[in-house]
Amino acid sequence: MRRMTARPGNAHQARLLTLLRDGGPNSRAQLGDQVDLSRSKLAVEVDRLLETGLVVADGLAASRGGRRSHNIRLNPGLRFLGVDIGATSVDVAVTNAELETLGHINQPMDVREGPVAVFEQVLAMAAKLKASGLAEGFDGAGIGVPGPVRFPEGIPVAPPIMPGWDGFPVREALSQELGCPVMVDNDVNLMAMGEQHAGVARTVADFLCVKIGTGIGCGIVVGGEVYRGTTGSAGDIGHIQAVPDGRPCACGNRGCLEAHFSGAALARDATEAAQQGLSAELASRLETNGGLTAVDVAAAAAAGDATALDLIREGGNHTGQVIAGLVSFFNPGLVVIGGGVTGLGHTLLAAIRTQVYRQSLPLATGNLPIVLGELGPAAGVIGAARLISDHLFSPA
Amino acid sequence: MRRMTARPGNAHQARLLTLLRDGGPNSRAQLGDQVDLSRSKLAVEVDRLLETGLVVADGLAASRGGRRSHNIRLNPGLRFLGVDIGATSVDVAVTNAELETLGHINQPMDVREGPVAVFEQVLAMAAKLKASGLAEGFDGAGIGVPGPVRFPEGIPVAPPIMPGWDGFPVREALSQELGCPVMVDNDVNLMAMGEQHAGVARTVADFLCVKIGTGIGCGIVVGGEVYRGTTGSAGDIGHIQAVPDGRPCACGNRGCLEAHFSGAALARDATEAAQQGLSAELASRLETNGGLTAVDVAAAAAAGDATALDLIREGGNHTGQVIAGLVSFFNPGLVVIGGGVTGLGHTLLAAIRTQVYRQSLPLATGNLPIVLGELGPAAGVIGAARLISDHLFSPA
DNA sequence: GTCTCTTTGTCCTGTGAGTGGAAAAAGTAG
DNA sequence: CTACTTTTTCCACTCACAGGACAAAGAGAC
Repeated sequence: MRRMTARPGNAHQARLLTLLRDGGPNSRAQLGDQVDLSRSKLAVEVDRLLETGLVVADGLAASRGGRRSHNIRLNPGLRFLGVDIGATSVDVAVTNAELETLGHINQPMDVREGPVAVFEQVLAMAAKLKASGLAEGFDGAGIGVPGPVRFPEGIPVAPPIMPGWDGFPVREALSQELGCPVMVDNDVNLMAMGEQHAGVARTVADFLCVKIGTGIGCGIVVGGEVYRGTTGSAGDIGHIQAVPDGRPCACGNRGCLEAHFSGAALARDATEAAQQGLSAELASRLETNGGLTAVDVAAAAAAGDATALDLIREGGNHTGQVIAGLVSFFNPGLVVIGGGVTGLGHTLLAAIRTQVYRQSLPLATGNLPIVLGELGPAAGVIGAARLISDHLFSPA
Repeated sequence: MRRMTARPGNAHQARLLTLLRDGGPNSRAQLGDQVDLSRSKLAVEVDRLLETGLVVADGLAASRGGRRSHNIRLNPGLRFLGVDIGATSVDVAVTNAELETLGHINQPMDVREGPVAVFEQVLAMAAKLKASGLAEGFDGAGIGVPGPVRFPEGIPVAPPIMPGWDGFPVREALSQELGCPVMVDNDVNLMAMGEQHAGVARTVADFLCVKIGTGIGCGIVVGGEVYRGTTGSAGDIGHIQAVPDGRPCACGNRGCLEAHFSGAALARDATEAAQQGLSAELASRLETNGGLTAVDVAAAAAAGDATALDLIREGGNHTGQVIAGLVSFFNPGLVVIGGGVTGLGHTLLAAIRTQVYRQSLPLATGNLPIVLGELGPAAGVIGAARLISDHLFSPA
């Protein structure tokens, strides 16, 4: 199939496309119920969309008591690529235009190997997905990277954990390689968009999405739109001070949240505890694997290990402390906790909740759910697909 | 003059009104340069605005090298009332439709006396401004109150320092009394709007406006619009923990920012210091006035009193600490410091700057001005006028 | 099966908003 | 006084759109 290059010609068409994306196949009549257009106008716009090939006819719909209507749907051949580059692994997924995941693969990888090496791997993974028959090509791709991004240009700026990526024209380069439009954003923002599109945040306009992975970040959604800040570094909460005169952090300060709780910090603390003989469980895992990660801590905690539980609880307290401040400031309608460390699950969540509900004022917390993300590792790639579809489904 | 009741009939008219508000009198041709409308269309919309009386002809403009054009301006008889209710005083001002302050009075008053008593005083002050010939009536009023507000209805919700105001229909009641449309908002949000309209934040889309008065609050502006949060309590940073296990706060927690630094806390600390004989300057002021306020501390600091300077510096450190966290989170393009305590001036500002620049990451602080508000006590009332004009100048 | 009613889809015309050219009006510069 | 600008008004033409009329297609009653 020839790749689609068309874009909606006006706001009406854009609206119809998003309705079809979020609501699946629809009859013309059903579409008419959802938009405020005359039948004639609607027919014209739908015809134009059919001409572009973005949308295709799809048989007859069930009768609603009279003549059956012809269904309309987004071209089922459209394919979006969602890429979520984490600090230590990459997720790549293919979706259709309705953002349903058709295939998803994950591979370990160190982002510090630099953009060239990483892209090579990403392209190989994309090729693998293609080879398995899920796609013949891509109509657009969304890329998440673990650091701040100058959004309009799709270029990482001063990313602390991605040496060698600073200023690299990710959008430009991948657009060349993939031969399709590309949008780049911070991985945390994409997770937020994912949870908003298909997860727990579907109905909330203002919410926070805290991602605890190798580092800690926070996606901010205001009025349904991701807020990125003046220089694209909004949500960078890992270096907020959680403990006065606390642990030294890579950033040069002391007591940063990230220095006290994150995938990396947790691994370090667990190793230390194991070496000091505080936990037999952790020590045995250390010996078996030759090293500990957050996953080991999660497993130990699940097995009832007191030391592991303590580590999680303490980290949750620090995180909750910081989130409490953000809740007072931002007054969100929902807080989503996600990221690789969600395996820590309810122990972590309970600690965070305790802190937030205790420290923030009732007006802000009164009706504030604090929940785990619903999509797990899929959130990032779904958000990435959503990012590029938002771009392509907006008037040129 | 009969009060205006008209509203713009469409977005074009609304746009023209704001251009005239922010740019003063303009010729049709100049307006045409700023909006994307054909001459004919522009003429039609201008004529309609003239019909409503919101806009009047205003003689001939200077020639730009050809025929002189007829000037158009907002009706010079329009009057807005800006009311800023603080914890301990009230500001009331009259502006014209271009939001120029025509008269401004301030009176001490305790907000805890309740809405009825306060409104009596506000109405008296408004009457005084009328009596001095500045206005024959008001076309709209903006009201700022020191606590969270359910914005659409204009009703305070659970305001900590305003017992008796919870649920009081401020908008409704004042609209009745004044006989004009009224909008109500948090005083901090209005200060932010004031600085945005006529102060230091004119060109910035995303900024924070920290008001240090009897309490501490923060106005949040996202994309040029005030962000109020899910329940209207966004920016309530006074109860963010600044000192672990610090001073007990009225809210029931310990170590809240407001417990360590605010007008009230400063007065208390200064009194304590004076009584302990730490500062002759403060002690003498205590004796003279029978009590100390933030103003006394400011004066003592200006006179070089070391204890006063220390108090300010320490407070600034705590405030800066909290702001540093907000800067990391929000990545604003500007931070404005304002409120009654601005008399503390550059000592305070220096302490805040030091903390923020040290604690937040360079990407967020690199190009981040932290400045004092430009409008002082006028910010609130100008913001209030701006609030109601935004409301009245938007399509009905 | 047949008849009637409902829903959907298409066609078509009237309307009204808006564009842009042309010319008139009002100045400036020399 | 003349030539050139800028502003404003006027007007005819275009074009998008709404909404009625009608045809197509099915459901349900009898």
